[in-house]
Amino acid sequence: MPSEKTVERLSLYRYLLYGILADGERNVFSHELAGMAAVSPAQVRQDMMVLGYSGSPNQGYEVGKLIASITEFLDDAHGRNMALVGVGNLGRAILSNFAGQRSRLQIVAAFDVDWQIVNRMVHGCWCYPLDKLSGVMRDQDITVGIICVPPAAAQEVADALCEGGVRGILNFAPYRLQVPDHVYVSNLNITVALEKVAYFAHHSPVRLETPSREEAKV
Amino acid sequence: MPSEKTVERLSLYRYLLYGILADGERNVFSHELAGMAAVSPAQVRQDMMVLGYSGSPNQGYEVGKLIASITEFLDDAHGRNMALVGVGNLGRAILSNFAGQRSRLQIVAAFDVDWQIVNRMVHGCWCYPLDKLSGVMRDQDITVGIICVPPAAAQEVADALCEGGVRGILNFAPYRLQVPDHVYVSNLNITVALEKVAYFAHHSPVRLETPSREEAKV
DNA sequence: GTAACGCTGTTAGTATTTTCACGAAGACCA
DNA sequence: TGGTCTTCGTGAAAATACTAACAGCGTTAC
Repeated sequence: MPSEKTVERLSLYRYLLYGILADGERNVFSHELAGMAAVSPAQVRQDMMVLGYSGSPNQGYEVGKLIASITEFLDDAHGRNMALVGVGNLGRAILSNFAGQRSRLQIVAAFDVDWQIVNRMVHGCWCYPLDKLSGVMRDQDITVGIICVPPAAAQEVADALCEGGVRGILNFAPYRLQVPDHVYVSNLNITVALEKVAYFAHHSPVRLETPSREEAKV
Repeated sequence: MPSEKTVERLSLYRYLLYGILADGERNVFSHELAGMAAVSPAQVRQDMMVLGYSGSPNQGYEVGKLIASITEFLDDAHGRNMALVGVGNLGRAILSNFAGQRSRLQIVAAFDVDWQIVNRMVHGCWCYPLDKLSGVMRDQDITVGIICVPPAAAQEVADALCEGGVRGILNFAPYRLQVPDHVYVSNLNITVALEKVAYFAHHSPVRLETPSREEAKV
């Protein structure tokens, strides 16, 4: 049972590993990965312990195998389908990021209330009217929702997602959703993130996250 | 010297407090604020310790005074100017979120390389060509940068921001920036956030962040 | 063949973050 | 006025996350 932070780092490692693979490298050491992810080598090795995979001394980790291990661990075998609700600027940004992405994790449907947006493709994803949400979710076996609507509409959307059988929600609206206990919610508040940066920019403390040495890749 | 998490929570508290104020409430208890922010009441009280302000027993905290205390603590007296680089979908989403916002923290300039976007207003913010970055930063006393460009361009933009005297950067590009030691960087990787949600949606662990009881506001 | 080196896996130790628990003080009621 | 009730402030305990240290092993050099 890994912690949230461990899962985040594994996801980041995998991303970095794809970059390494694209560069033609076949093996990587914990200190290299650590440099790219801005964590300590010991942290990397400890994170690897939750996977079944072991690297070899003096050779480090085999990039391809490691990617496979992380994928097996993070993703479910038959993939996960996600729905995005709220096709405004933020929603479109996310859709375009995920368009044509590898992976067992993909956005298979978008929803909005705006009739000018609805019933067409947006960045490779069909956009349905919001009132079709629950039905489409069941049809396409969607279990994860992304909320990109204004805060006033967020709870209503969350209710509909729960109605459709959602298991997890990534919520960008600055509103604390009320959902049944079995639904996992993660809130991502961009304003809070900005205020944090502004604070530490000027009260410059110990530096926590940044590499400073060791080249960073892709 | 508060931790990063403490600063994040203070920012969230302030946001919630504005909502409470708009509802006409003049006082609030730690357990109410805790319910809205999905943390424990003890956590709220402990966070308050870094501010100078004390609530009164049986009355709780005075909303207006508390907002003022947090603001004095988080924001600098004469405000902070920020620059946003990369006026794509994500950049526009952030600009529109901040447009017409209160506050001592505002985005005063946007930058892009696209000639179709440049030299006009976008969501209330003038968009300059990227090569004017350092100059405009100095003219407008900009100390915080937001990077919303593709990963391949992120380091180049970061270098320009540093050249312009930046103190803090919020980076949305999945790329670990190299910057001088005095520049604070926070990375926000949306794909990582999504993969985390997908993981815990299906490996449903202990529930960490959510209210479940206690009404949530705005 | 063997010694030395470098990196991994793992456990123990340290630091940080969160929760608990209790004393004190204002408000309300009789 | 005195008692009760609720809440805050705070220091100590618990839980969590991170770092450091070391044993084991493959590799390489001689």
